[in-house]
Amino acid sequence: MSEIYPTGQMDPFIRTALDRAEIVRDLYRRVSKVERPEGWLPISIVCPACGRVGTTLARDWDGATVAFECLPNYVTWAAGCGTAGRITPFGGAAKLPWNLEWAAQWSLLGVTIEPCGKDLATAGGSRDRSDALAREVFDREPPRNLAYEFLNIGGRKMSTSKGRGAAAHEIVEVVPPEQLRLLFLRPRPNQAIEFDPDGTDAIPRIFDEFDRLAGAAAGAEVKGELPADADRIFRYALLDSAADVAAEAGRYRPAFSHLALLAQIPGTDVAARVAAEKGSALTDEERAILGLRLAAVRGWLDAYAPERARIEIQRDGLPAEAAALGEDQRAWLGAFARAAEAGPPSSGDGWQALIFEVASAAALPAGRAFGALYVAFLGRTNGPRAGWLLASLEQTFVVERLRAAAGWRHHPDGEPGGTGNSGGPGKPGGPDTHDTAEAAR
RNA sequence: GGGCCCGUAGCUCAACGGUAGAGCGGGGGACUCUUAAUCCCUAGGUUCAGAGUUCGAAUCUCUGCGGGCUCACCA
Repeated sequence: MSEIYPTGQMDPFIRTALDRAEIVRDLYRRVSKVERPEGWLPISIVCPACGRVGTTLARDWDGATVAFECLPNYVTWAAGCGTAGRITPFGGAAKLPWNLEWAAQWSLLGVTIEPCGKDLATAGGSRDRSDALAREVFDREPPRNLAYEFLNIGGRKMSTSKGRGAAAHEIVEVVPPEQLRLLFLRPRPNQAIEFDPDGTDAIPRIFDEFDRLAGAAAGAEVKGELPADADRIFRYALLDSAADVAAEAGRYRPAFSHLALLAQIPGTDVAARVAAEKGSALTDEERAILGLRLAAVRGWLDAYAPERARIEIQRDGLPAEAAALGEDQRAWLGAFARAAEAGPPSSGDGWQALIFEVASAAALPAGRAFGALYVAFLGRTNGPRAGWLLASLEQTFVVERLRAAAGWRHHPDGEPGGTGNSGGPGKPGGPDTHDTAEAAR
C-alpha cells in the first residue's frame, strides 16, 4: 500500500479525510469510544527530516497544507526529531491512519467483498470503524463482510518449553502446501480450526483426506461420505487451481502412514518400494510428491508422532506381549529359527519367502506367523513388512530372539506345555521347540 | 465487561426443520507372499441442560452451563 501514496492516487481520499476531519473524530468517538484531541487531523505526516511516521502530529488543515511537528515524546516506542513546519500532505508526504486507509482502498480498488478475521470484526473494532468511515466520509457502502475464524494449534502456545511448539514455520515443514490449503478449506470459514498435531494422527489424517478427495476427483470409489463441494475443495487445495485436476488427481500418492513405516525400516529403498506397489515407475511429478511426503513423514516422526506410530526393535529382551503368543505360533517360531539358522536369507525378499515357506510347512496361517514375528521383535501385533525388517537386523540377534519367543511360556500351573497339540501336520519344530522351551527357562 | 465461534458415537467432524451419519480408532472375521495393505461384519450416541415455536428440532428462539478465541493504539 505504501507504494501507492507516491503515485497520487490516494490524494483525493486524503483531501476528503482532511476536509471531514470533524466527522472522522466524531465517528471514532461514536463507534469505538476513542477520544481524539481537539483539532486532531486524520493524517500521518512522514517527517521530511527523519522519515518517521508515528512521531508526527498534524493540525491546521488550510486546504493546501497542514502544520506538523515531529515530537520527541509523542509515542513511547520512538522519539521524533523535533522538526516542525508546514507541508503539503500529498504524493507520499503523508499516510492515512489505518482505518481510513482501509476504507479508502475499498473505493480506490472497487472492492465489493472483503472477508476479515474476527479480531477485526469485533464490535466497535477496526471493521466497524472502517465501515462507518466508508459510509460517512467516502459516501460509499462498505464491501460485504465475512468474518472468519482462527486456526488454533491444539490450545498450545506458540513456543513451548520443549521447543516443539506450533510456530507457523514449523507446521509448514511437516504439512506441505497443498495439505495445508486443505486444512483451511475444509471447515466453514466461521468455524475455528482446531489443529493439534502433537502426539495425534491429525497430520496423517489430513493427508488421508487429501488422498481421498484426489481419489474422488479421479473418479475412483472412495470410502465414506464426501463433502458437498468435494471437487472444488480439491481443486483449490492444489497449488495451481488452474491445473488439470484430473491429471493431478490421478497421480500415485503413497499413504502417509504407510510411508511412515517404510521410512523407519533401516536400509529400505523407499522409492523402489513405492514404485513396486504402484506397479510401474514413478513419474517425475510422483517422485516430487514422494519426496515431499517423505520429508513430512520424517518431520512428523521427529516432532509430533504418537508413540504407537514409532516402531522400535525391542533390543533389551523379549517383549512382555510375547506372553500372549499361542502354542502354534511358538512352534512356528522355533521352526523358523532353525530354518533361519540353517539357511539365512540375504535379502528382504528372501526373508519374506522363508516366512511363508515355513508357515506353509507348519500349516500356520500367514497372519499368525507374521503376528508372532511382530510380537517377538516389536512387542506389537503388526508392523512393517516383516521380511525387510528381519533383513535389517543382525543374523544372530534374529535367531536368538526367535528362540526366546518360541520358548517363552506362561506356565501358570507348572505344566510344561508340551502337550503336543501344536505338532499337527507340521513336522518341523515339535520336539526341538520344546527342548528350546525348557532351556529358555 | 462487549463481540464471535463451538459443545453430535473414544477421536475428528457431517447432517442445518422431516426416521441421527462418515472417516479413523475399538471389537470380530477373511486372506499361502497384501501384512499398520485389502476386503467383510460390528459399535447402538438422553445430538451439553432446561424452556419455547412447530404436525415434527441436533437443526429456529430464549435462558443457563461448559470450552475457545477476540476487543486501546499502531499496521
